[in-house]
Amino acid sequence: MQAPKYQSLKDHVYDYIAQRIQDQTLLPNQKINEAEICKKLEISRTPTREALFQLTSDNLLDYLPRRGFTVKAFDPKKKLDLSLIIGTLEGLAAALAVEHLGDKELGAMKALVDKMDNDISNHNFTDYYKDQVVFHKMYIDKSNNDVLIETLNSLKNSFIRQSYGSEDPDRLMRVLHIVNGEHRKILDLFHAKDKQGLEETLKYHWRIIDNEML
Amino acid sequence: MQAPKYQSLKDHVYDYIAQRIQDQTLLPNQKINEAEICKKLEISRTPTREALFQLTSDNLLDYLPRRGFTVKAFDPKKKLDLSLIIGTLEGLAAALAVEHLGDKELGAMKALVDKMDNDISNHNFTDYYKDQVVFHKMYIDKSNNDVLIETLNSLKNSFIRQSYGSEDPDRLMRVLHIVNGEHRKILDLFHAKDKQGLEETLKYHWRIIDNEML
DNA sequence: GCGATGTATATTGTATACAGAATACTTCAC
DNA sequence: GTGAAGTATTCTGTATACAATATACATCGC
Repeated sequence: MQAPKYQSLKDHVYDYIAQRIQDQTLLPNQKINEAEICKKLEISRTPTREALFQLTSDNLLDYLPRRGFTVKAFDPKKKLDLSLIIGTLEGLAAALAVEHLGDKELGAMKALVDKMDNDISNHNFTDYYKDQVVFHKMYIDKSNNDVLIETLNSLKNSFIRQSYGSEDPDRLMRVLHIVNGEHRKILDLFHAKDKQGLEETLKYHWRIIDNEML
Repeated sequence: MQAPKYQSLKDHVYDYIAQRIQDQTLLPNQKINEAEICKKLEISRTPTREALFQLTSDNLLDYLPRRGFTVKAFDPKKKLDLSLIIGTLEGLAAALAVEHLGDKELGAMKALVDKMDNDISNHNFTDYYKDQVVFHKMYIDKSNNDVLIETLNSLKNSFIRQSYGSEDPDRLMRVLHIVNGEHRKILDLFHAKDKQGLEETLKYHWRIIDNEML
């Protein structure tokens, strides 16, 4: 056995599959071949299956008894459904966070929005993506509701899989500038402590995910 | 091996543990003993561990690498946090359902509210509990958002564990009558197609769960 | 008695074996 | 050639074995 890069082989498999789904090596509805994974990672079936079942619980795979695992398909309707749930919970998180956000956090968020504008203009979509995650995490973490933090995390994970850039980059640029405009608006609403405005704005902020991004 | 009451042994273990958590045989923070379960159910460790990992993903257990599984503790703060999330998503479900609820469903809901009043007065809390589940399921199922249906299901499962009745039944009766009053109000709001009213009412409808029920 | 050290025991993580079910592949009748 | 029937192969579910780690227990010095 080699150096223990991972705490457990199960986690190794988990990350490996999740990665493969994200980078489209594994396509929706495709069947998972246990033996293949075992051979690739040079491990046995036990940790592999444990990871597979966990991925199923986390909504990345489907499982049919006696016929194995397949990559979960996320059709447009499901993405839209999910974006509405995420948006609603983001709205809740924001409303809760209003009381706990200080100048420090608001300043950091402002810096992020500015940086994201640059990212987008420079077609630096990978950086944009990361910054955007941090931006939202900023206030979610201040919601003082651990269950909410965890729930949002899990929901977002379940469909963060398609990377952008597959389409026309100029079109993507225009769309993301609009999205970042919303980020700016969200920041203003935080300054104004406008809970209802935040809920309304965030509820539909994620609809874009459906086609353009992630 | 005996008659296959369960499709797989893994599912058997899953249900067994979930049950034991609900009926308080397994208490919060208590350590899970793999070997004990295996012996009790006369099966091997492989399906047992698979179930254990799944229960962890489903938030019923905690897992620490190299030191096993424990029953997840749900302190009052976490329950309150969760009730707010459930309430918010119930509000979303209700708002979405408004357009799809016909006289048939509204009639059935009315019947349920009346029946629940009887259940409560007769200290028939088990029936009340079941009816209440159906009442809420009624409109959730009409939200036309499968992801939401599944998410709510999973969130509710994660803390439906303590049964009521441990306290003074007369106090419980009074509290549940108030809760059922809210059910009646919710029904009125559906008739009025008042989405905002539904969202507001449902958001805090579940706070009671914290102490009194479930 | 109290804490440190070493040893025994139990528990966890992983590999492997094997039976039964599902799937793929042949063969054959028509 | 097409479809049914039977056989071979692969894959899934479960049991078991074993090494590595963690925990419990006992011993010893102070």
